Amino acid sequence: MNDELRAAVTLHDVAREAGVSLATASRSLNGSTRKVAEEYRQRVLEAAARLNYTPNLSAQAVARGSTMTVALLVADISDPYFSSIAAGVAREADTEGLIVTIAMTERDSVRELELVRTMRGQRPRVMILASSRRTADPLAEALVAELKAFESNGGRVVLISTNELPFRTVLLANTEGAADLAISLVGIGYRRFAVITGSGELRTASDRLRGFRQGLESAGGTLADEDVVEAAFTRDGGYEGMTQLISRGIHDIDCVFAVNDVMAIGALSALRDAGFEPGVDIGVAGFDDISTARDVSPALTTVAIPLVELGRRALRKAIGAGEDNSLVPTSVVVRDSTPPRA
Amino acid sequence: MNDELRAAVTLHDVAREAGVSLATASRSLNGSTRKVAEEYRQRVLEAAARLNYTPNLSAQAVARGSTMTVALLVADISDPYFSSIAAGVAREADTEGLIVTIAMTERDSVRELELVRTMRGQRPRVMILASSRRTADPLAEALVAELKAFESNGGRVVLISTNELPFRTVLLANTEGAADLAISLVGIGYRRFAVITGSGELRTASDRLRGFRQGLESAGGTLADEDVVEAAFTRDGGYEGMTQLISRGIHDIDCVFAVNDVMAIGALSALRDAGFEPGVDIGVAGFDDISTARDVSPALTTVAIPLVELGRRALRKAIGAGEDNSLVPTSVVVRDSTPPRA
DNA sequence: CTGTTAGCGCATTCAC
DNA sequence: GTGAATGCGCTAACAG
Repeated sequence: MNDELRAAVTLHDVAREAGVSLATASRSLNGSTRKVAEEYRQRVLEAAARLNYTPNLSAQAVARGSTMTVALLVADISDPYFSSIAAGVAREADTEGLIVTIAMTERDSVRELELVRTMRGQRPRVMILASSRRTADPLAEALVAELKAFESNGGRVVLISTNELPFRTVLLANTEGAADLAISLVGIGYRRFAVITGSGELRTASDRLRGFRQGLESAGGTLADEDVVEAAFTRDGGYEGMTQLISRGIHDIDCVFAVNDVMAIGALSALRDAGFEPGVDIGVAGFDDISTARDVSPALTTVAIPLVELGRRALRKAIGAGEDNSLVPTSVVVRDSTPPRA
Repeated sequence: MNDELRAAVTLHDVAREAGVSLATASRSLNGSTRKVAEEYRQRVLEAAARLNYTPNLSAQAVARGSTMTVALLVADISDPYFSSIAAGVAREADTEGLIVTIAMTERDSVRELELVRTMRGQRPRVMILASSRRTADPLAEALVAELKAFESNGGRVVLISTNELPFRTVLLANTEGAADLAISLVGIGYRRFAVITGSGELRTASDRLRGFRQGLESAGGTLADEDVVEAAFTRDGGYEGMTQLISRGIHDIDCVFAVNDVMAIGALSALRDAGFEPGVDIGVAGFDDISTARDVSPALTTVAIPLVELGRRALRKAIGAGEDNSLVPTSVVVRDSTPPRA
């Protein structure tokens, strides 16, 4: 084996090496259910191994008219919420022999649309969009058109989270989960709440806020309009939101709910930096149950979502297996950031 | 636009719609530097837009003999260390118009080897391995062979972390960083240390341990052999390692160094669960500076690595730009988990 | 500058 | 059961 640059070994090479035709080589290596004599088959397999042959997936895709890839669109892969989902997608893809390509929207609708187009060029079997949906997105129509075009060419699209768009969706019980959380918090003694939410246009954020409000109403907690602040859907957003809340005065607030865990964790830090002791001076709760939620201190009360499972389920739903359209259940996890309050 | 299943629109369709030849259509849309009359060009572009044409990337790849994809191999994408690197790779890839495919080794050498073979089938332009290298890996030879074969076909491979293997590498100053950390810790008053490390076969783990030992020697700290425990390279591993340390007795230990942040965070939780107050009863330090390091409480002292930058640099190194072979610098960040000690 | 033609690597029809 | 031939969608010579 020399080090010179040389073309990759092709099926043609394998066929020649094995002394059989191209067709036989193809059938032996990838082809449909065994229709080739065992002896030839062996010869081909050995030749392929000897030559260290790997089928050219692009060529297979062109010839077959379909690929083995699944395209995953996330807002930001370094966000634990998305990386956990990605892990689920990747694991499930692996069991199906699928390859996953990933792209980041950076929470930009324009980018998202462009990326969907690009991914469409890959002709993936399925496209999974985990990036956050927005209400009133002027580009939504174009996105739907793009996605529909993809589907009409035989592709499958699956959305994760909210059913804003007319596609298969792994539906998260955002509203219900937030309501449950509110009820639990009131149940352990909290009364006056504040909320750090994301942009009102973010469907996930507004659903959770709405659910939280509903839960509060039914359980008897209060949330004043001025105690709801909007911030970026990130750790820093949570930090800033909390800072804003503090500067407005939080003396009469029992507990603050950040609509996702990374924001809640940012809020925790903001509280501490401002001299408050979260969990003691004031309760803090989040949503998602990312893996670090239990490791921050105080451990974060939150609404657990099976994130990895979410990814698996999205892929399963795409390829047909698992046709359940049920909501993915969430469950409230009370930890030390909201100790029972007298 | 009806909803029936129909083949995707091809370049052929566009050409016909525009009333030009296939070649002209190709040149107008993707071809090399403009050599087509502006009028035709416009006609083609309009036709493409009208038909919502997206070039079939697989077909392009076959025809051109090269793809636009970069394959990324990580141990576990849900681990913040890897997801940050992945974000860097993805961002840099985006600026280059490259598509990234991702696969998880789950820290299994056998899987890793298989995955490299599979990825080779994609004929990616570059392959980036961020999954942890092991010393004395019996499969290392096969892996190198596979990677070399890939290179000899014109592919680029870049490793991240340690230069165990004969390929381009984004080298991390693991040893130096750990030594610096040790020196800093001794400098602020810590003397007797314990270490939670990964498998001795993990190059990253052993390098950091060795560096830490060196730093301690030069600065005058002590680390008894029995105070070094091995555990899984994960959050849970850190938790277990710390638990083990505690059961052996840590009364005379000042500070424990976990060789990465996720382990350190697990250690923090283990300490707390055992009734210790980290940062007060005992110092804790990690390595990596993952984003949650500053948000745990007490905030984690660690060795900062520019993780996202690592990913970007890996890709840049692969495609030629940025030929610097320098170590990626690390820097000690002292936080509240190791307050100055009288 | 344009169109015709020949591949790219592979799967698959069709004869044998 | 096997091999020769055709075509997948596209690019890149090659002639005009």
